Parts: sequence; structure tokens; C-alpha cells
Amino acid sequence: MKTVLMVAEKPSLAQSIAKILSRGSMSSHKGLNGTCSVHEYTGTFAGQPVRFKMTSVCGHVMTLDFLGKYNKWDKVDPAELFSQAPTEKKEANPKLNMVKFLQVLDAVLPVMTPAHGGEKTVFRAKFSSITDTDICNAMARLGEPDHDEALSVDARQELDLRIGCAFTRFQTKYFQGKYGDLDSSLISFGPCQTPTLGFCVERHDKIQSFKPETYWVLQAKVNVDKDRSLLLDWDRVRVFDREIAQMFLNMTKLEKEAQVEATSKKEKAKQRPLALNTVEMLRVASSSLGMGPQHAMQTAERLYTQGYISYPRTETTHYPENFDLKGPLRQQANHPYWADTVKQLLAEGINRPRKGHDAGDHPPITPMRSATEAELGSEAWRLYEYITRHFIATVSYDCKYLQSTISFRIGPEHFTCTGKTVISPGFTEIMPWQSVPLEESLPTCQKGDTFPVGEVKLLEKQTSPPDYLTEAELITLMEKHGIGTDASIPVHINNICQRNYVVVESGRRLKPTNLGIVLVHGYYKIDAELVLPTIRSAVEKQLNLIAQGKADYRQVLGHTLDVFKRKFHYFVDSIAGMDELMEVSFSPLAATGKPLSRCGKCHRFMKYIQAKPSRLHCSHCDETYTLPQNGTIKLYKELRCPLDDFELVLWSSGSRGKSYPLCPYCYNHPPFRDMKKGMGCNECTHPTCQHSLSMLGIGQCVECESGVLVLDPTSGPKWKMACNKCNVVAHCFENAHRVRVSPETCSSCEAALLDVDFNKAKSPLPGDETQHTGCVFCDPVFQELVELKHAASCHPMHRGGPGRRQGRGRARGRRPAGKPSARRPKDKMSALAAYFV
DNA sequence: GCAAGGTC
Repeated sequence: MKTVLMVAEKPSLAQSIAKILSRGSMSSHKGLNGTCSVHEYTGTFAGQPVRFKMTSVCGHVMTLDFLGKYNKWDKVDPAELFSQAPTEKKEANPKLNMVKFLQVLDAVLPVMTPAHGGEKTVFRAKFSSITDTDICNAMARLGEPDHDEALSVDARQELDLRIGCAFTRFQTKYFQGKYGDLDSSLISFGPCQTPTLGFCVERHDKIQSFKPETYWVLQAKVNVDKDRSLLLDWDRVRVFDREIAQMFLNMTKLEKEAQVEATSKKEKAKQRPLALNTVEMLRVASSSLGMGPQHAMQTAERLYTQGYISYPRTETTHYPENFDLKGPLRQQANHPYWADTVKQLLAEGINRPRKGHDAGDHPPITPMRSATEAELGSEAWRLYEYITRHFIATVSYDCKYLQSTISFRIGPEHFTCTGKTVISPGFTEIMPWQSVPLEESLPTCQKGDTFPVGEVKLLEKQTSPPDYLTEAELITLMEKHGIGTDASIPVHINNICQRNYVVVESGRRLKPTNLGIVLVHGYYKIDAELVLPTIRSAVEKQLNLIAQGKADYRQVLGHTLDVFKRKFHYFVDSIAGMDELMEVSFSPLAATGKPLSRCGKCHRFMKYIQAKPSRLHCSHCDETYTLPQNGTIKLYKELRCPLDDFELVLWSSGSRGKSYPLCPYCYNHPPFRDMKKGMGCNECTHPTCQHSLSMLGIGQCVECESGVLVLDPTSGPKWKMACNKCNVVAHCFENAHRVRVSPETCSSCEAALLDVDFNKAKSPLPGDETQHTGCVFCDPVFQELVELKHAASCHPMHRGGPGRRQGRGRARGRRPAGKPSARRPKDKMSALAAYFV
């Protein structure tokens, strides 16, 4: 029997499609990457009995990046990124081993036999919903893979990469080279994130330029009976001229009676909601649950993988035909919160859901099984509760209410009074926050009736500025302008927060920072198109032409790159315009930071700039030296690097973490061939410097492949050895007053021996001994005194606990057999000769 | 160190 291989775009789709096509009788097993499954079943294809194997990829298989050497920021002019810099396709997620996985399945390619009596072996199924009819129809009318569509996607990828990276690198280098308090490690630019920021700044500008205006409102009260009066709304709403307002007051205030001119009663309905899609879920999560989009999405994903809700990324707000609405509803029939509503719906019949939009991706988000707060935890529960209430609401009835209106005349002026009374609450019972507010009912009256006027007065009010954009409003704007997709909208919002362009204020409103404001105002000044939401849609139009086969891929790509290359050069030439705005809000490098350590060239103090990205700046030499981020930097005992005379600094990730000294110059300009940028003394191969890896290295890390455990000479009396590559930290020899790395090595594992002096009173050594020399891995005395941990990170998430693996286990163990021995050169002088560049 | 877009 022949085999038909089918590949879906993600695991969830492979599963549901295989289920439909096999009518539920398939056998499934995990693929070699542990993420994608293979579903097998027997059926017919092109009139023959065949064995189907259905699997999937998992997101994009390939991604695009520049060739390695074009990723060196200080060696490549960003302008080169528009054309000269070559790109390559890389595996998007090497851990998934997607390419190998498909190659295994694709091994059948050479022996593939054409189907349908033709010559073709590869087909593409096109469907617009995951339903029996749609999927079966798609299988019956297979098409071919569309090369033009693929080219259009390739073009978008390349444009985004080249344009985004060029602008980002230029801006970042330019402004970070001038200012010391920007407080953002990256001044990024992108066709989605920049317009997203633009929306927030646009609102900020509206608030800033808002001029409050005074207006006047005529307010009238009529007495219904002895102790009840009715407040009337003026039909003119408001006037902006004081004298005119006064005139209206004068014309009405002497009137004793208000005459009823008309009454009306209308039955109105408040519609049940459309089925739930991703952006609506994110809007409600932000505005009603106070949950940011990124967090809401993560929570929804967890609910999905645990089987509580359906797939949470969908644009569709329409339930497919034949969608089983009663099944998920029945599962909620015994839920303590909404059992009554659900039982009633099941007994009396559910309502037909409203017709929504079918985007052809996934069905709307619905609950898949009943859950309680106790099993989900409060955060996930709140989202689940909302999703479930929303689902029940979509099959509930509209809320019906009676709207009564009475029109009054007082003198020449007209007033109205409206009231709402609920006839049947419908879906608002399950979504109480949507319910029609309870009001006192209006008096019964008819045309010609009169009521005594209680009071007529003039109220002076002021127009008020809009507030900052809420996340929910921003999501709506992005959706409207086609900025990002359901999956990427949260990412863009998160990006502009992380880059410190906006901050989330109370009510989840996004307030732009000075940096965000200056950037957007700068774009407006130089080239407004860079920040307008049309920047993306204009390019999309061109890309669609490629997809439709109406335009040539090379031509569109070349032309668009050319346009943006010109924009880039113009931007670079005009950067002074943005810089003028920067100057007002930020301080130059030379005026920022505190003096910390001495420059090895001029021997003057360099200033430590703490704001992101933290660095040292020598104003005399006008040089900047980057430092490791996310930790604290201190002067290291005024010790100097023997190579360049710079004063060393000590980086530390906190008391529970690790620390190591580094030379600011070597960190940026590696002194030896086998060193890279960003290495501290704990990775320095200098053969004789007392701070180097060569002198303080002990032996191969017990966990990672390439790291070496290095003694932290500053850690006493709670001594530590830390891996110079990964997070492993070994605590050792508490209360030893001196620990030195001996030139001797262990005869069995080649690790350096340690020479330890203990405090007399607290020595853990047998007898009265205070001194011991041995190998931390092999010496039986030392093995008891070493404990392995992961360095605690500075991130608050990780505060207050050791890492994932703790305890003494492997720290005492020997290096795994077959690994290279500790990286200590045996002949130090010959090693030095080889290292010098 | 960079974009946007997929998904886990």
C-alpha cells in the first residue's frame, strides 16, 4: 500500500484534520522532536487504498538573518544592510529539529509516485474552516503549492529585516553615543512597533494641546409628586456663549409649569455578543481584568494546552456550521457559578448565535471543560471565567428593555427625560457587567399634562482633555490599521514597553516616556511616513501584487528597498532635527554618571553610567566601554589590568549570584585571539595575571559543555566557585579565611588543587588541622564541603530561591568521562606566546 | 544587541 504524507502548519491542526479525515480512527505517536505528532490511518487517495501519515510543522521552519559578519554593529555601516549585506535562511527553531524531522519523512520523496494519473507529487489543500465538509472538500479539490504566495512572504521577511535592522542600529549607535540617560538598551525601529508607539504619542499630543473650553448647560427639574423630582436633559445639550446661555435661563426660569409635548415607549434590544476571538479577549482582559495582552495570551495558552479552552489564536467570530454548541454548554451545567442559567438554556433551548466574521482560521474561543478557581489558580480562573461567561452569552437571548421618553417644554425651550426598564435580561444575566442599569421608572403621563417646575439653573462646566490611550483602545487602533496580527499585537505592545518608550499607568493606560515622545516627534519632523500606520499597508499592497502573480518578486523587493534606502539616507542626513529634541530631554554622556574607575590611557576617572545600557565613559578620551548588564558594578580594590593599566571593576549579580572582575578595556577589546568581546577576567587566558582564568580556574563545569569553574576571590568567607559560562555556582569552604588555587593539579581528574586555610575555631577538618590541599572533585575531605547551586538572577521572578537543581549530588562527582580536562595550559609561557595577537 | 511572524 502506498503512503500519503500530509503536513499541516501546526500540531493542533494536524490533529483536528487527521481526526476528521480518519473519522476518529487514527493512531498517533510523537515525532522525533517531541513536539509534532504523526497521525496514521488508512483511506483512499486518488481512487487507491493508501496509508495516510499526517504531521505538521510548528510555526515557521526557516527564518532570515544576515550572514554572521554583518551582525557586527561596529564593523558594518547600517546603510549596507539595504543591499550589499547578504542574507541567509536559517532554521527558525533549531531545538525543534524541524528540518531533520521533515527530511526523515521526506526520505520518501525520490520514490514518490504521481497521483491522479498526472505528474504531480506535491499538493496543497485549501480550506477556510476546520469542519468536516470544508476539509473533505479541500481533499477532493487539491491544488498546487503557490510559488507566488511564498515569494510574497519571502519579500516581506527580507524587507522587515533590512529596514528594521538598519534604522535600529543607526539610531541606537547615534543616540547612545551621545546621551547617558536614555534608559533603553536599544532604540529600535520597526514597521509595526513604531506606528504602535505613534498612536500612543498622538494621544499624548492631543492631551498636551488641549485647551479647555467653558460651556453652559441649562438644568431643569420638575416635581412628579411631593417627594420625587425628575431631572431633565436640555435638547440643546450645551452652549459655549455665556450671554446666550443666560438668555435661555431668563426665558425659562420664570415658568411655573412644564408641559408634556410627547411621550413614547419603544422596545429595544441589547445584542448578545459575537463569538469570542483573540483581540476581543485581549481587549476585555486588559480593560476589565487588568491583565496585559502578553500576560493574557500566555495565560490563555496555558488554559489551551491543559484542555480547558479551545485554540486561543483566532480572528474568527463565527461558529462553524455543525459546531457543537450544546456539548460544551452541558459541561457547564453543574458549575456552582452558572449552573442555573445553563440548565435553563438547555431546557428551554439555546438561541442561535449571531452571524460573525469567518476568517477561515480557527473556531472562536470556547471553554472545553468545566473548571473551578481552586484547580486553575486565581489569574487563569479569571480569564477562564470570562471566556466561559462570554460563550454562554453567545447562545443566550438578547437583553430586552423598554425605553420610555417624555418630551417637555418649559417656555420656549425643549427638554427630554428617558428611562429604561428591563423586560428580559437575556445574556446580561451571565454577563452582569453588561446589564441595563436599574432606574426609577418614569411617571405615566400623556401629551398635554403639566408638572410644576422645581428648579431651572445654569451649570458652568469645562470640556476636559482625553486620557492616555488604554491598551484596549490601542489594540482596536492596531487592528483597524492592520498593524500586526492576533498573535503579534501583544508582542508589539510589549516591545514599546520594554524599550521604555511607554509605561503602563493605572487603568492600563499607556503613557509615552520622554524618549518615546522625542522619537515620534523626530520622525514627524524628518519623515512622517516612518511613523504613520500606512507605512505597513503601503508595502502590503505591493506584496499582494507578488502573491497574485501581478508583480515580479525581484522588482518589488528592489524597488521597495530602494525607496527605504533613500528614506534612510535622508533620515541620517537630517538626524540633527531629532537630536535637537533629544538635547532638551537628555544629558550628554560627559555630564552623566559618577566617577568610578580610572582610564588606562589618560589615567583620569571614567564615569559609570547606570542607566540602560550601563557603561563607562571617559570624557577625556571620548570613549565608551560597555559593561555586563543586569547586575551591580563596583571598583575592584583599585587593582589594574597588567595589559592596559585600566582599573578593574567587579560585576555582581547579587549576593546569591555570582561575581567576577573585569577590565573595561579588555571587555570591549579582547586581548587574546581565543577571547571574544564581553569576557571578564574569569574568561581571560592571560597566563600570569592573578585575576585570570589561567590562575583562578579550577576545572570543567559540572553541567555545561564549555564552562570552567573559577574561584571567586571576593566571595570569602562564604567562598564560591562559579562557572564562567553558565549559571552554576558551587558554595564551598564556609569560614575558610583563605582559599588559593594551587599550581598543582589532581592526578586523577587534572582539576587544579585548592589550598585552604580554615579558621581555628570553626575548622571542619579532622583533628585540629586548619590547612588542607586537595581536589574539590576527588578529595574525600573537600567533597563534603562543596555544594552546587545555580546563580540567583537579579530578575524578581527568580529572587528568593536557588536554581532548578540543587543539592550536593553532582558537585562532588567527577567530570564525565571523555570530556576534555580542565582548561589550564600546562606550559604557561608557551601558551602566552600563542595567545598574543 | 536589530524586524515581524509563526508556535511551544
